[in-house]
Amino acid sequence: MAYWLLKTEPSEFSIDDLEALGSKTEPWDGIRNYQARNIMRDKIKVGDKALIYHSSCKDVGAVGTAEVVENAYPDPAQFNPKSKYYDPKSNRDNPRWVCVGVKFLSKFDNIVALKQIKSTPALAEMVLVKQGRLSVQPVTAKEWKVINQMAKG
DNA sequence: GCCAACGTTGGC
DNA sequence: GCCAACGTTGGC
Repeated sequence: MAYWLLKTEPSEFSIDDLEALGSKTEPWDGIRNYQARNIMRDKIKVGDKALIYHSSCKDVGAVGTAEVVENAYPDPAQFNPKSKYYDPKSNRDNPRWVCVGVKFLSKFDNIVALKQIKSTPALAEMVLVKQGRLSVQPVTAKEWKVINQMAKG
């Protein structure tokens, strides 16, 4: 069982939207970055857990957790010309992009802000701190524990 | 809205 | 295969 961090823009899809789905599966689609794609395709497995992270918004940080309930499969949005995630260079015989399915686990009592993460020595090695622009990234068991502890306030 | 970091594209 | 131009991400 492994841990991950999934970024989302709350104006597009927030932890509240995920919570509202209850135990329903949400396809984590629209990832259009090869590094992130490879992690989803090769590493993320059913039963893994993920921090949900709000980016590009007022309160940037980790806001809750989700569980992986579906392994990687072709992201349907890449084939839909109406979708903003449409990719004309992809095709069904050889799909370029994948997504995984997740479901809501928890919403944090307190958001663990990026600022706090950056000022916590135990979290200094997080990919989030070292490489800001990756939207799907690994989290160690230690980092997972520390952040969940901080979330309780 | 600005801009730094960095990934992708395309000419050669 | 190099690298400049360009586009996107994402914090501030």
